[in-house]
Order: sequence, then C-alpha cells, then structure tokens
Amino acid sequence: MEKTYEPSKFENQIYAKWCNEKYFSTKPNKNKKKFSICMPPPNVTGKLHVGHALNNTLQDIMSRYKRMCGFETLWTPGTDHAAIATEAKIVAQLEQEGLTKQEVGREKFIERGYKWYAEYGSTICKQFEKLGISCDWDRLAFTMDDNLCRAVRHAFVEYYKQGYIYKGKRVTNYCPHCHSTISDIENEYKDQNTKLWHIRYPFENGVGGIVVATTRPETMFGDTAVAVNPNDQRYKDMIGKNVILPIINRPIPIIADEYCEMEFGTGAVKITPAHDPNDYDMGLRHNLEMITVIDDNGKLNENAGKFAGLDRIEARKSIEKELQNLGVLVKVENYKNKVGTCCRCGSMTEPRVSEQWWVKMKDLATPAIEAVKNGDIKFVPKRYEKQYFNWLCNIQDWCISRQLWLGHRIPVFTCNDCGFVDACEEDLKVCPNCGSKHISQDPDVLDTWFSSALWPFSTLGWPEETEFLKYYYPTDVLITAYDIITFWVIRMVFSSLFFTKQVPFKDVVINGIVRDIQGRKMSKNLGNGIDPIDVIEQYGADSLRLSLVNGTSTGMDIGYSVDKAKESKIFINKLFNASKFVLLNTENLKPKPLTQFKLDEKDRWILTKTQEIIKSTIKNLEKYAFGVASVNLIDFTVGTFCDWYIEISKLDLNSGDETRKEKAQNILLYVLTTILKCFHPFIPFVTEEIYQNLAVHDKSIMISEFPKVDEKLCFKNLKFDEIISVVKAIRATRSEYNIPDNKKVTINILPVSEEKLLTESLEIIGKLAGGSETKIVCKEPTEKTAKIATSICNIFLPMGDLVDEKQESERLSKKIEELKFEISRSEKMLSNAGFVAKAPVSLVEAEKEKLAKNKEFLEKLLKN
RNA sequence: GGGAGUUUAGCUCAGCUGGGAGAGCAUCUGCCUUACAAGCAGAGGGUCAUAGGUUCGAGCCCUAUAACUCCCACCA
Repeated sequence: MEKTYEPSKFENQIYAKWCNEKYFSTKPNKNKKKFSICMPPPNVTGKLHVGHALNNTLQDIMSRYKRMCGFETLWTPGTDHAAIATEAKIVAQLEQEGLTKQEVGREKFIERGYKWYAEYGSTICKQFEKLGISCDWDRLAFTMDDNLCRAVRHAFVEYYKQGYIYKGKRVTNYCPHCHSTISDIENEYKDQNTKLWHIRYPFENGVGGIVVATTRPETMFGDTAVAVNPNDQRYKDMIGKNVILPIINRPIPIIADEYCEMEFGTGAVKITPAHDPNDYDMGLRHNLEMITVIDDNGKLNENAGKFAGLDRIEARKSIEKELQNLGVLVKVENYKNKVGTCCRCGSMTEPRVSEQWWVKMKDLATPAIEAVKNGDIKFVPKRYEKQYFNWLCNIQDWCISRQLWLGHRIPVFTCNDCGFVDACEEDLKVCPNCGSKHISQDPDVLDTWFSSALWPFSTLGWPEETEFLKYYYPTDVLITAYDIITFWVIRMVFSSLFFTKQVPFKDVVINGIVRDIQGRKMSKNLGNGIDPIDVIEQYGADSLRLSLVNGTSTGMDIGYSVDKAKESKIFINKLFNASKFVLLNTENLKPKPLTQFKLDEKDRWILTKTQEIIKSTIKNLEKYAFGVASVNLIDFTVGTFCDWYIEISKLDLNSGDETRKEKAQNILLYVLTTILKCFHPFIPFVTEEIYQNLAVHDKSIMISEFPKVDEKLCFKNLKFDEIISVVKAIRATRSEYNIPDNKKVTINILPVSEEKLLTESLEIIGKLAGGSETKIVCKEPTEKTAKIATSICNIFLPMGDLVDEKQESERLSKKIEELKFEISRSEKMLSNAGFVAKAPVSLVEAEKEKLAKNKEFLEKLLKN
C-alpha cells in the first residue's frame, strides 16, 4: 500500500478490475433472492452534475450493500435522448455552421442526433465510471435503442387500440424557441413585472364603449368578443351589443359569462379563444370564431394588420403608441403576474390552439393512486406521497406530441387516398382499406417522458416476456430527486400498472437537490456549479461520495461546497492510516476464531461495539438512512477504534507475550475488516484497496459477505467505559495544570469499586494518560497531589509545588455539586409517582441504580 | 388561493416509536507520542424560532404566530 492516501493512484485500476471480473454483471438465478434497481437515465445533453453524483451514489450504496448481502443484484444503467433538449442543442450547433434544421432535412438531422447520442452518451458513462458505480454495463440502455423503440411503439399502439390515445384540438403551451408544443408540467410559471393595459373598445357608433384590462395587448387582433359577468350591473345593458376592435376596426360582440370576475380590472375581459385556454373554452361555449395571431416563431401574423411580422413582445410598444394615438388607451398600470416559460429553454411560452395527440389520463390515474394508498409503493420520506396524490387527483390529459424530429415518431399512419388512419407497430406500407401505397406517417414525435415512463420494464426486454423481466421485475427501489416525481415517477407507475399489471418498484426514495453553500440552485448563470469530475480529481471519488451522503437525510436539499469533499478526504485518510497500522501488525497472520482467545474487558468492549455498529449500519441501510449510517460508521472508526482500541492494542502487540500479541492481531484484523465491509458501499475504492492488502481476503471486497452480528461477540455488563472515564479525567486534569503530553507523571489510583478491573487496566491507563508509574494505592499519598474523583476510584497525581490547593478544592467541590445535582434530579424523578408508574421499567431501574451509585460516590467524597 | 418543508453551537447540518442536546468545520490551549501534523490531547460555545397545550417527562406530539424555501392552481 502507498504511504499516503492518494486516490488517483488506484481508483481507475480498481474500477477496471471490477469490470474485467464482471462483478457488476448479473443474470437470473432461481436459487437466490434478487435485488433490482433502475437508474434514472440522465439526458445525453451534456455532462453530469453533482446531483447525478448524489443520486447515483445512493443507488450504488444500495446495490453494493444488497450484493454483499447475497442478493442477485441488477442495477440497470442508461441514458435518455431528451428529444426537446438535444434537438435544441443540435439546432444551435447547426446555427454555428450557418445551417437550419430545414436545410439539413429530417433524415440527416436524425443522423446528427445519433452521432450526438453516441458522443455524449459515452462521455456520461465514463464519468459514471469515475464515480465508481456498480451498475451492469452489459445492460446499458438508451431510450432510442431498437428494443426500447419497439417497446415505445408497442405501448403507443396498445394505448391507441384501447382508446386511451386520441387526437384533439385545444390550447396548449407552445414554445417559439423550441418550435414545439410542450405539456403543462413543462410549462413553468414565473413571476414577472409587467403592465396592465386598459383599452376602450368603442361602440359601433363610435361613442363611449367598454374598457377592457389586459396583460397581453398584442393578442387583441385575435379578439372575437368582450365578456362581462351577467350579474354585473355596470354592463347589463351592453350585453349583446357590438364594440369595435380598435386598430383593425372589426366588430365583436359583448357576451355574458360567469367566468368574468367583476372585481378584477374593469370587469370586462377581451376574449381571444385562439390564445388562452379560458378564452378557448368560452369560445366553445359561445360559438366564437378563433383567430390565430401569433405564428410558429412568436411573431404576429397577417391577422395583426400592419403589425404583422413583429415579435409578440416587441409589438407591444408600437401597439400601445397606436392605441394612444387613437385615444382608446385609458391607462397603463404596473402589474405583477405569472408568465408561462419553457422549462427547457426559458422562453415565454405561447398558449395556442392546435391539434395534438393526447393520452386520456383519468382511468390510468385511478390504479396509480390506489397503488400508493394500499402500500404497494412506499415513498421515503412519506410526505412526498402528497405531491403524488395531489397531481394524480387533479390529472389532466397528457399531451404527448411534440413538433420535433428527434425522438420516437408517432406511429400513426394515414392513407392519403381513402383517409384510413391507424397506429401500427410495423410501418404501414399498404392501406388495408383501399390498397393504396400512398401512406404518410404523422410528422410529430412523442414526449420524451413517454419513453421514460416505460423505462423500468422496457430496459428488461418488455414487451417480450424475457427471463430478465420475469426475474427482476418489479424492481425494488427507485431513487430519484423530487423534481421529477410528476414528470417521471407518476408516469412510470401508471404505465407499469397498465402494461405489466404490476408496480414498477416497491419503494421510491427521494433525494434532495444539491445546492451551493448559500442554498441557491447551481446554475450556469450564477456560475456556482460544481463539476463532480473536478472534485474527483482533487479529492477522489470516495471523498466526493462520502461528502454527498454523510450526515444528510432523504428528501432534504444539500448545501454543497468542495470543502465537504476535503473533510471527507481527511476522514478517509484517517481510515487509510489506521489500516496501515493494522496491516503492518498483521502481516502473514493466520486468523483464528476470536472466541478461542481469553478475551479481557477491553477486548469484549471493542467486539461488542463492533457488533453494535454492524447492527446499526444494517438497520439504517434497510431504511435508506444513508447519512445516519455513515455518520455512525465514521464515529465508530475514529471515536472508538482509532482513538481507543488501536492505542490500547499497542500494549498487547509490544508486550512480548505471543498469545497477547496474536489475540490483538486477530481482533484488529477482524474489526478493520468489519469496518471496511460496512464502509464499502459508501467508499468502494479505498475499502477495496485496503482490503486487497489484508492478510486474508476474498477476491474482492465487493463480492465478500456483508458483516453479520455475531451473538458470541456481544457481551453484557461491560465496565470498560469506566476506564475510559478515568483516562479522560486524568487527561483533563493534566491539561488544567498545563502539563504537556510528553511529560509523564505518577498516577496513584485508590479504588472505590471495580478494583480488579482497575488493576488489570493499569497498563492501559498509564499509557493513555501519560503515566510514568501507574499503581494501585490503599490510601491517599502523603505528598501534595492533584486529586481526581471518578465513580470507581480516586486518583492522585503528585505534582509537587505545581499543586494548587485552591484549584484542588474547587475541583472537589465542583464534583460534589455535580453529584448533588444528579442525586436530587434522580430523587425528584423517582419520587414522581407518575414516572415510576408509567415510565418503562428498565428506565426506572436504571435511574434507581444511578441514584444508588451517585449516593455512594458522594458519601465517599465527603468522607475524604 | 391551496399544500409541503425549514428554523438546533459562530458556519454547514444530524438527531431513532417522546426518556438527560450531537458531529464536522471554525475558535482557544498544549503536544512532531513508534498508523496518521490531512494528526493527537484538552477547552469554550445551544432558552433546540416564538407562544400556548398534551404528557410523569417534549428538540421530537397538538394548536397558533413569525421568517425563509419549494410545489400546485386558468383571475384577464
């Protein structure tokens, strides 16, 4: 092993070895229980971010843990083509070359897409490898793979044949930048400071009129009515009359509709059915004409008269000026409202009437709600169920068509001659109705999430009844961030229930978002992003992983800075060094069962503590409490193993007594091995590196067995903590007197109880507390000493003139006060009838014991 | 307008079905002690947001309040 912990020296080699040995690969094995997990596929639009590192670290922890527990473990990796995002990137790429999508043509454009997928897909996989994740690369999936395309097509056709998919005209959110419709959840509402324009629409005779308030004056050219509330006294008489739309002078009717709020604005609303979902509904109710005024590029079209060709936002100023000139602009006030933006590119979306493909959601949602309600699927933490229910209970039909070229093309074919329409798994070449060969396929592609929704089963071979599907499905756990519960988790659930009649996963573990240390989202604009690969290069993958997990809790956001990786590296370095110590002292050791040795108090103590940490690690991992598990492991490694046992073991190792030495060697090796195995899921590389150097080891730690609690190594009524208290008390007193650590003093111990233990532990106390001579005495020394009282003994440190009487009596009286306080506390509790009657018996007993012990202690102190 | 979350040491955060407040970093003091100075030992530092309530007992459960964050919703 290297002298110092330098992760870059071994991480890559170890990963290569794991791959060569096929440790990540798995296949159905009827004799074993399985554990399966499928990776939320990152988009192939770029590099991994810290969020991916977090999410995949958690999945890797579960995978490695379960694998070590003997489960046939499949973790399916993969990537997502993310049609809209990737297409935007490629369009931008083309733009740089001075080309447009149209000039390149659909076929060539798709070719470019595949090139992009290959390039960025492999970049992402390489980054994952650096992170050390143990997914089965042989089963790497991509949403545009042939078999996944077949699954998508099969799913579409099934939905279609059963009447779940239909084509319909309504207002959807259109992104003029991405040139496609997007679904409601892809449309994010953002606060914006804008204006409310009050415009007078005059009556036909040119006199008076009705004033409407609008945030979108540019849509006025598409107005086909003005609506007022039927109960609004102000406008009652105007209903049915016409007003003249200014600028283009088109007459439109005043209609009555409950939708209008009398209190808002002027109480009169301009109605633009083609550009607003509510207006659209009203248009249907009142049979209004629909006039589109904004084109695919977000510019006003010919219906806007002389404003045609202007950008929708830029046109506002000119329109405002014109309205002012016409004398119909009543006022303009500042106004704050929410504007829909495209979640991919941030452009303001445009509500527009268009014909799209939809999935009918209501019947699909019901079983999905049921699956979580009846516990077939559990959310961790549970509170995220609310988000799930909230969305499913208010479900709207899902718009699945996108006006893009990349992605899964909608498999609906139309006969150009007879109008026959059908969805087909194989391309339709000949019309089954009229025999014509003039067939055209729908030009749109499917929403990316349509294919991701099938991910857990499509990656296992569905719709084929493959062995993998039969064995590994449903998967055990999905680990993902909360921001895609609606986009993805919900859609997987209803798709799975519909197509496979099973839930896609049993547990959904939600991780938070990785933010910067100030709690801000990491973004390009802020320049506060952290590249996980940089962190790995600087501190190692294990440090990155541990820093993302340690002390965090599920579902909570994480404030992250590279300092955390540095802190983790410091701990790993500690583990590395402790291991080095053990390795140096256990070379060529032939381990024996620990029960063969005569175990003394400190041995029983460390072995019992080891069983406790195994137990707690298992318990925490089983409930996905990764952060607590690692905190406990670190605490045990540093605070128990390194700080105490290793130091103490040096006495056995250097005792010259071969039996003692061999015992210590065996215990050191056992405890270290246990620590390494428990830690392996968190920090796989360094644990493997160390493990390979152990005197005895399997071929790899990752295929070794996860530690189990050994009841034979659990001991009761241990008193070793008392010895630790003695050491700490002496150390504190030394520090009080400013005695440097390297200066030894005589330690006189006058036992009060546990004399045997104290006698056996003199060596330990002497070593750890800096004793030149450590001995049991039967009475207080006559010389001047610093006096320390502990619950099992009095300690006297002869320090000549250094001893300060005042300080001594202060310490003594402080101790007495402490004890008195403790005693009165215990007495108060025990005299409380409620406590004695209602508290658990063990607690009451413990309190009684404590009281008796403290009373005895105090009595002895006061005697002196 | 609904819903959720957060509020604990100077900072970043843990804290189990309620049973004596924890870690890391930072600060102060002393040590290069034979695994580790990326270290060791010691120390200081908290009315667990506020106010009520339930309970023998509350950081944890209930109710209200405040501040911050997020999600959902068609008020032009």
